[in-house]
Amino acid sequence: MTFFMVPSEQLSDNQPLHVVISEQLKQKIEAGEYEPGSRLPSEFDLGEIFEVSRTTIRKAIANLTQQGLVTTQQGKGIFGTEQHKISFSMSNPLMQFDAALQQQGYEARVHSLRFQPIEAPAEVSRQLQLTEPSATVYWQEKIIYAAESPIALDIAYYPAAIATSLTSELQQGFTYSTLAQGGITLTAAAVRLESVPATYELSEYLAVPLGMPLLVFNYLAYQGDRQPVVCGKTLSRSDWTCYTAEVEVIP
Amino acid sequence: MTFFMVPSEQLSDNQPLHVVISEQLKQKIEAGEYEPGSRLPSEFDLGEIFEVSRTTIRKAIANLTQQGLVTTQQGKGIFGTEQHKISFSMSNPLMQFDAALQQQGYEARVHSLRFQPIEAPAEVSRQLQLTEPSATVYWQEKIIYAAESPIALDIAYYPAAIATSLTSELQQGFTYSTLAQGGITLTAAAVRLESVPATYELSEYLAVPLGMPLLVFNYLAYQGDRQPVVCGKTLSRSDWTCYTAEVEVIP
DNA sequence: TAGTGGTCTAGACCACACG
DNA sequence: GTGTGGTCTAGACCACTAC
Repeated sequence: MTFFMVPSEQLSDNQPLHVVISEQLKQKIEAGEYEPGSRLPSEFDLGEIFEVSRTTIRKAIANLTQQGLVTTQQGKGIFGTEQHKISFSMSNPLMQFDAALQQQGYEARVHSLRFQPIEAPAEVSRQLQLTEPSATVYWQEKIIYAAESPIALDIAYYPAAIATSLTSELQQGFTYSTLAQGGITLTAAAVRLESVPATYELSEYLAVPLGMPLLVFNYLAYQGDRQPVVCGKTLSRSDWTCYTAEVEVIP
Repeated sequence: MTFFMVPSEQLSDNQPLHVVISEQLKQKIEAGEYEPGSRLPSEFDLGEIFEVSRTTIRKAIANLTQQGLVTTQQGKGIFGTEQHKISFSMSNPLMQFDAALQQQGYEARVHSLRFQPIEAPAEVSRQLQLTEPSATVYWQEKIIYAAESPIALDIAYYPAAIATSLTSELQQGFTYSTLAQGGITLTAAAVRLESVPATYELSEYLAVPLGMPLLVFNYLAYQGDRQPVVCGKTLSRSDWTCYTAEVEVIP
């Protein structure tokens, strides 16, 4: 169907075979010779095409997987990855995940993993400005789906007073909507964005390969005059999400 | 020196050997049994300890590398990763990389890779609001170092008028400082934060393993009344950098 | 049943670091 | 030279998917 140039690459000298092969495949993918979602030749066939062992082909495919260019499915094959990108405004932190998703044409859904009281970890206690050292907070973990794909894991901590008055609601819906319906209006938030590679646990929750980049949106939201309402983090698949902001530059 | 539990893990049934091994090593690393920066046993020794082949050990180490827990150095060994984290405020976009670095105790330095006129790519032309379809812009790429480690690659595009008046300066220093010294005061910016896995090219520039998460800070900065001055992106090592913001929630 | 990717082995050779 | 990680091979068996 298509030709593969086996030797004769410009800078491929001194490069390991698996790099030469993965870079050649990458070119083909980016040139559109493999449509997103379509199947590449099998590992066995690639081994014959490039005249190398299956081990080397597997290393080349691993390189592509790590770069987010292909995904593998046991028993089925190797497939080019399909691209999505949902943008969230930082001006309305995490809070309007649902609105942002719907606005961009995705069906939004949440799945609650846990919602339970625990003794506040030190860092949470500090952020929520709890006076008692070992006060109780509510610990929530939930997965956010868009179009039936898991795209984010949200971990949040609520002061007991807020959580108990909204127990059933918080377990079902999105944070912002639920708080608003409960009469709590957020006024400000301190946020921090970073990125981490997926651990095994996270890679299973979010259906991504080990090590795939995740965006971490750390937030601490306030109501009224700097009264903490919730803190936590949203870990989202970086292939699905980005965050936008308009900033005024202060000299 | 330390014991390794070979079989007998709670949930390790049905898990591949390389996962069991990498998770055990991960526990030891996170428990502090291997100090950051210290050397782990060699692949050969680990193979004897866990009684598996070197291939399986190498896969386990690859798992840890992808999670940013260890780094390998040919001829030397396997080392626990040392942690850094420099935070940048989104309120003063990229512009004060140097100030932020110095404030946090790092020596900042830039290395210019290129600074040359090119025909504006379509996306750049749109962002900079160029009237001519194929106007000339200046294309700059530079690497930002902190404490002698490369931590970010910045790719920027300047309108010709601005670039020509600051040619020599822009090649040497940080964007924000240079523009300010040239009498250009930034007033606002539109930014977008995302994350991507490192390609081969990027992994060489930034001295990270293939696939490591990079933070991408896309920016479009204005002076005066919405007059575009520069657009581009800063790709930074996610193990060194994070972005912070204070946001007011608009109902 | 056939084809696919996932795991694992035993062994070879190379490139690099260090004493 | 010795020890380290990096590359590569040939071959085996398993788990999953599809027909």
